[in-house]
Amino acid sequence: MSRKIPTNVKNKALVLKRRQQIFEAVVKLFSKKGYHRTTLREISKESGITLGNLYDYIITKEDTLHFVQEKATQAVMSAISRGEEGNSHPVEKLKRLIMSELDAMNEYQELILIIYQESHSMSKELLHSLLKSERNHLKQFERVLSEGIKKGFFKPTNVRMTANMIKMLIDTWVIKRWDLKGKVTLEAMRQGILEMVFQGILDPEKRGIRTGRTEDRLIRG
Amino acid sequence: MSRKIPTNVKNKALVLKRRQQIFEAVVKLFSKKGYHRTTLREISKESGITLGNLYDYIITKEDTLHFVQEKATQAVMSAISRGEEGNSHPVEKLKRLIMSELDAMNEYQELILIIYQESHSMSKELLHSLLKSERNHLKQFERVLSEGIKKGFFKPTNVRMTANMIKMLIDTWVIKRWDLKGKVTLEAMRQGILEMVFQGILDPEKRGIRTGRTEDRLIRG
Amino acid sequence: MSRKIPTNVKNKALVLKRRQQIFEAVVKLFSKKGYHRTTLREISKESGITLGNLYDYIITKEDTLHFVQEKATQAVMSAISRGEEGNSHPVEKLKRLIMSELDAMNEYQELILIIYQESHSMSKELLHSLLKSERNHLKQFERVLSEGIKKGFFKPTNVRMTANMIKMLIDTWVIKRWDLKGKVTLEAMRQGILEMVFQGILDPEKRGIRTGRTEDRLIRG
Amino acid sequence: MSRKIPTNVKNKALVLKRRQQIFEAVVKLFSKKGYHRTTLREISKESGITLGNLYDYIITKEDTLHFVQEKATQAVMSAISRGEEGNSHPVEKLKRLIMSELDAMNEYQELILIIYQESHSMSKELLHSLLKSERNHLKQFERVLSEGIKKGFFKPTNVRMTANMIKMLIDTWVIKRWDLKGKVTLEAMRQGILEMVFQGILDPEKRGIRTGRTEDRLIRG
DNA sequence: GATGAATGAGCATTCATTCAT
DNA sequence: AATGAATGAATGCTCATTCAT
Repeated sequence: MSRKIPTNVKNKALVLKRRQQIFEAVVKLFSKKGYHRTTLREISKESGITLGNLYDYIITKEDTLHFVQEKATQAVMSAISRGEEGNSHPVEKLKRLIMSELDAMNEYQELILIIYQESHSMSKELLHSLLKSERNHLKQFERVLSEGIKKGFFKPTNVRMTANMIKMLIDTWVIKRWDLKGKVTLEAMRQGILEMVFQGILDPEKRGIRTGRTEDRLIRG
Repeated sequence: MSRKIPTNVKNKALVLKRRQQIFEAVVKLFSKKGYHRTTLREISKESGITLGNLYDYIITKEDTLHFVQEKATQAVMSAISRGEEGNSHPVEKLKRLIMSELDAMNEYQELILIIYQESHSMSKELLHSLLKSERNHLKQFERVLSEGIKKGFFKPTNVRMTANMIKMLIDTWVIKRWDLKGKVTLEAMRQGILEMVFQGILDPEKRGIRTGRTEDRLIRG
Repeated sequence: MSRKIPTNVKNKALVLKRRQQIFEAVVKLFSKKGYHRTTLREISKESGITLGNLYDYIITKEDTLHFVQEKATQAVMSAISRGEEGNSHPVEKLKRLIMSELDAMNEYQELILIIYQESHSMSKELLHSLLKSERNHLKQFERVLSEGIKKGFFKPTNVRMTANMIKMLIDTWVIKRWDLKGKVTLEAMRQGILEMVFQGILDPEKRGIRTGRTEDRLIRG
Repeated sequence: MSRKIPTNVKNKALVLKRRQQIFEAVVKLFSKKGYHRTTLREISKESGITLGNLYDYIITKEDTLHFVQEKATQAVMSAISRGEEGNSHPVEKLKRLIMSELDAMNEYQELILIIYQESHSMSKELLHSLLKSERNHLKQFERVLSEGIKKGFFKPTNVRMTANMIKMLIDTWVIKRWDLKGKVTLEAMRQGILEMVFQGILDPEKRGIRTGRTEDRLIRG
């Protein structure tokens, strides 16, 4: 899926280990100061790998961003496949997808945030690979949505748009962390997303009364 | 609301004009290459203001980001106040708020995107002022939501969370532009957001049948 | 004596007035921050003359140093001529010279200090004119010394060297101001210099005893 | 005594070597053009150390001045301690002090001159450390003077003032170099200072005749 | 494989000087 | 004569990258 960064180091295990060190250092530093304001000297110090040695495992500074994107992709992908296990009901399927995605988001907050903020620090190639992975990701949602629509559980909508909206609702947990921290629990967020997605915010009692109601007219714009 | 950047230039009109030039150049450049990769020489060239002269209107490079944040804040603020005009029904109010916000987003896409991506390029001060403005912004939504809940139109929820979610749905239009461009119209997006917010994605026919349905149980988690 | 700085301004009186303003501003600023760290903008502000207008009275920044040097020269020159008034006894003459020089030093401390410290900020030409003036100055001392030696009042010495030494003793008051301030009065300094120059530091009682004394031998080295 | 300038270079010997190179380059350049007019690019070229590499050995341009001040201090300090060797007679002691100081001055002319001229280019900290070292230095003289006065060899005077005057006489050799070069030898200067300090300039024959003489009255002021 | 010193292009910022009004 | 905005070369400093050991 993603370009392999070449190295002259023969010992494969060592390469993995060092790159893991770099990855961890980089997540910490990028979270704090962003990509551009982080120095390779700082990465060297934080990772415990000498400046020169660092360059045995990367070719260019951008490769460190690549590591981040790679891990983020992996993480989310695996989360999704977890949420996918053969489940025939579309509502249940979507619900699972949302929940496991939110869990992944929660676990990899820092990575996600970095990806969000540094996308324009990426080379065309890296950005392209990021977007491709994102697209793949959204397809999961689209598949479930399409199925649900076909089976008549979901309203017919533009699935691409809806998938993106659902994804954004999940991302809220990370993107708006600064505003939600201490005010909303993960559990509440989960519930909130599910309710918004499946029912909207209107009170069911009022919504029950079907014809000629103000809000129905209002919503249709 | 935001710190005034000092200048030695006496002619107030000129200051405004030049800063507008700088602002426009900067939006263009930051959109393309991001803040850090944009040079003051480039800003100079793009704005048509000599390098030295530039510094009669800014103190430091970061001031250009300040201009962006300031305009973005202004734009959204005015959009909101437009959407606020005395309207007694909460549903209608929220709908208007969402619509005018989306319009503002659409109009100032580039600015919003820059703000999203460069927040960690900002100094503590500037970031603080950004977040304060954002919080203010969310309060508008919270007010309407609270009112709607009190009057029984909306389900009781954590309004801070819900406000953030709604805001994120609106931001979808800008953040996911890369994926939606050419596939979804602004009108469709508007409709999509309103439906999601007020009704969720479930098909009304199915939802109508109230008790014991799978999806109802599913949603409640 | 010194190169005239050209100006396009016709009104002679105005030129003098403005240059006086510049001079005063410059002395204040150079004393505090030195020549190089003083900006023309600062000179403009301090003198109350607009930046552009400043350049109607100077050609280049260095001209401001020229003003300082000019005034310093004038000041010391006039002091000297005051001390010179027809006085036949060399000892008395030298004493007067020293005293009036010290008074001038005291009065124009700031100027002298600036000249001392900024000599290497001067162009070859300006430095040359400074040194010429200094040389002239020393000649005054040398004349008196030579006369005193010829008449047998002073020991025969290299008058150039001795003149320089006496000048340095006088400069002590300015150069070592930071160490003497509050500890030594001008009157004490005056006395100290005269005693050093005419008698040295040895105790007269001991010195009185002429032959075979330790210190006599010691001094001859 | 003086703040250590930090470096990331591990090899201590290399640090010393490179700083010595920088020091030598800087002395040469500052002597010619002064601190402010000397560029880091020039220092780089003169020292043979690349611009970037230079910054592995200094933090800021001012550090180069620090090197100069440090060396000057060291030089003079060691000169003094040389001149101090257990010697009981105050006259002899002072004489030695003067002589070794003059030798040090002579050896480190350039340094001393730079220090004299660039004191106002120094940061508050560096200037403070310079003055502290100067003060220490003067104390040497003051100690000897006090002892000599107590033992009755020297006239009672304000020792701080006298120490400063003697120091200035020694500095003459460096400060007035431009006027003395080729006219006065170091040996003559040495002799001249000693005579001035211990005997003054009056002719001993005349001075011998004690009471009621013109010059005696004149000197007393 | 690892070390850490060296390289040099690149950047933000300053400031003496000019010039249209 | 005066004003003050404009100019742009120059400077201190940073940092990704290389390479000898």
